[in-house]
Amino acid sequence: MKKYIPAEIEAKIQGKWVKEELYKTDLTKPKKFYVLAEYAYPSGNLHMGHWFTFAGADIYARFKRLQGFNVFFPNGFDAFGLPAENAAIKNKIHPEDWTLANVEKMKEQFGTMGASFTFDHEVITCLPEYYKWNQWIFLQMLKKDLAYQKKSLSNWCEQCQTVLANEGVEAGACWRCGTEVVQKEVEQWFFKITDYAEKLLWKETPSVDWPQSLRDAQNNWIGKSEGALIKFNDLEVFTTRPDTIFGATFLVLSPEHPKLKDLISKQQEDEVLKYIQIAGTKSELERKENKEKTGVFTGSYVKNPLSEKDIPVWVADYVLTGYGTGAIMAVPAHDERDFEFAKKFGLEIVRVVKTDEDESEKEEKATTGEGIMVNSGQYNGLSSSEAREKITNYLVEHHLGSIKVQYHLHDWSISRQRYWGTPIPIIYCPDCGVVPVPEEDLPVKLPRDVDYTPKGKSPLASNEEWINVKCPKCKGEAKRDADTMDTFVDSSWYFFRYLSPDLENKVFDIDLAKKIMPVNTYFGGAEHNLGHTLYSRFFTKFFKDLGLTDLDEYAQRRVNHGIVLGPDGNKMSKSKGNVVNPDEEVKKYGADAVRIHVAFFMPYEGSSGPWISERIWGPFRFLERVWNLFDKVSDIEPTKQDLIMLNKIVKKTGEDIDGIRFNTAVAALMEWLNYLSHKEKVSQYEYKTLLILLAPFAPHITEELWELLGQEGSIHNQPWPQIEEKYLQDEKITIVVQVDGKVRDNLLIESDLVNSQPDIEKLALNSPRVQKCIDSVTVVKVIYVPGKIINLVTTKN
RNA sequence: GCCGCGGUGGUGGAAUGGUAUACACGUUGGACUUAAAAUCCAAUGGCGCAAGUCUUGUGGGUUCGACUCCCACCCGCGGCACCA
Repeated sequence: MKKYIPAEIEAKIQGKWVKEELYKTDLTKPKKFYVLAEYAYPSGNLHMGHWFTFAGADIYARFKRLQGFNVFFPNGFDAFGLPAENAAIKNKIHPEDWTLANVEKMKEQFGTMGASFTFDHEVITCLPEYYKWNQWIFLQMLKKDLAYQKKSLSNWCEQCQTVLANEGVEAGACWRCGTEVVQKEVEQWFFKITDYAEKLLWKETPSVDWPQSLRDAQNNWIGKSEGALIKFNDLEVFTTRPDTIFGATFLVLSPEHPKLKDLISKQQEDEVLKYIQIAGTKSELERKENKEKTGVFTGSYVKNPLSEKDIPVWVADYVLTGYGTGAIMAVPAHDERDFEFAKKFGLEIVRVVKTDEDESEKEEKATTGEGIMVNSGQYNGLSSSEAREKITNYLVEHHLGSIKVQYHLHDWSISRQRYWGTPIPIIYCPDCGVVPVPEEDLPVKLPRDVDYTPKGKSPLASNEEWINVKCPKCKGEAKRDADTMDTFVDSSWYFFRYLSPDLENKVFDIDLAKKIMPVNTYFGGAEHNLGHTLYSRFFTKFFKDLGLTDLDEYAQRRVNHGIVLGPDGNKMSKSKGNVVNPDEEVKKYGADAVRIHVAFFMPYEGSSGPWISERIWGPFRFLERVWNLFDKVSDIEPTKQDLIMLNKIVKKTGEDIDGIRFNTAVAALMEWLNYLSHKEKVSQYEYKTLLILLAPFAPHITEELWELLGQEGSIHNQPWPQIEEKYLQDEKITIVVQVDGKVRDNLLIESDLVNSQPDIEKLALNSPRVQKCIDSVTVVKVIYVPGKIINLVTTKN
């Protein structure tokens, strides 16, 4: 046998696959299985993260194919976005040219992974064939009142010169460039995702298999809380604790509250206006960092509808404009923030709930738990939950309030003041107002010729020919919307478009989607827990309401893969200089060894671990030994013991790949190789089976060896080996003997003795090592777990 | 602060309540070699010559038996956070 040199075989094998169109998709065949990996942004550089995602998904897809499924494993590109503009400005190349060149470059890089996806259903989101349908979806949203325009304070990144969605703000900074986010008043388009808040909430036992951590994070983000709206004169507040209303000793408005100006007394005017002004100049980050309470009395009072006391109205920036009504009833005895505020400004504190923790702590802090009502008129003596219900009912009956479900989730702002994205299909006419572009005029094509250097205004406005149009209604002079859509719009439905990327008259093929959707398994990163995966769930539910699909969820199972860290254990980053380039790893060790390392070096799902390049010698040596084992293959029959081993490994490998436990699947294969290596000769049957089990992980070497064995066709079209039940039972079984729970001996027994406890007991008691232990004590109890363990429980004489 | 995940050899990591440390990396010794690399064989949690004994973040509990279940705590990672 020649030497194992990956470089010599991998390119050859990859060429063969392409030539034979081994992974070409045929969606008409039965037994579909849709494997999806988050499509990549075409940066021009395939990094370790891409490699990790796609190698993992590919191992799984190849396994499913061997199991006989008609696997659909498409790939494409998330091709709109800011980096194209930045690169274009820097390199003086048009974003379109830069992007499309990168797409080609990355396809080549993807090729060296030896992955089994094809681009024959490819989606490239920057092409009009695709973004036309973003625009169409926008128009459907508009029709259903789910798209609306609002001038509002928005998250603004100075660096990127654009608005960011709430999900795009990380710790007060831009997710893309890390610049501090400021609030800026901008006219924006929004998708009303809040209408779907309830539907987007995960139930305790969901119908699909998505990670707990993701579901919790999304539910948290949606942030449902049930409470009441209560009127104090004509000021409305939201509270989750109407039971504590007798303890509401003042009201607090946010500095931006619309009714604030009407409440300011002459006396307080200067102070309040100054406060509002200062609050307005504080950035979001400053407000959040400085948690010291500040505020001013407005000079007005309102009546507490239940206690009927007049209580003062204050303004303070600890009350947020964007949540509830932007005004609160302050209950200092039972809310920590209100308590802190009342202490600082000497406001009245009235306890209305007596809790367990009360006695020792009553003066020092607020008590937020449930308890028994006091100081609450006719509600005294009730439990706080009873009082909550009764007081709410009272308020509703007397038109003083209403039941309210409040969500933390905000509507999704989709306007971006940038060039490289989907134009928003809206026209502004001086006479007709906001006019949607008629569907038959789609797509609104993105013009090539614009000034896309950032100036704080939308670059599209710089192209006179494009921006000026005739109004579709009155045919008068009008202007287009110059903003483009958030690229998360693109990625919210690309998996539907994969089915029929060339379809011209429909957003996607509805009948085909019935057959192929949902995605069976979706591989991606946990960084999309709150963005992409939430938006795409929203789109799916919207599509359902449009009658395009009957699915509630688009993916049956979601796998959040782990994170590959640099060799120093830190996140890979250019600035830390710890970036590992997968191309170089492939050159050094071969794609197969790198794939096995990906599968083996840590649990694939949910973990994180450092990539230590030298350790790939392990997987490499493993493959080399598989290669060299070829010389031991002979025309012999496997023994029964061989078959027992084989069946055990087939079972383990299959179950582990199915459960995305790639590391233990590889370990099982290594274990088996060790077993086979110790033999003089290895049967064809064992070797062929080993190659098939290994094929999802190391597709090249197994294909080559399959050919060298003189086998017909590709190994990747073989059936996954069937398990023979009769070989799963060993002839001899080891029973562990314990005395008082401590291991003292092993018994090797014939398997037919397994259920005969007296025999095993006798054997155990006969063991010299056991006898030594029970010499001076009495065995009072024997526990026997068939096939596993026998435990002798003793007592001192 | 709240939510989620985790803490096991020198390292990455295995273990349906039933032999803790599979598999791999590393290390050490040996074979081969003029030599080195590569390869192959062996050893490898701690203490002990050994019989043994101790060991899964800490402390309790349940159990014949706990890495696994329960309670309290400590530490790390990720997310959210003045959300009323």
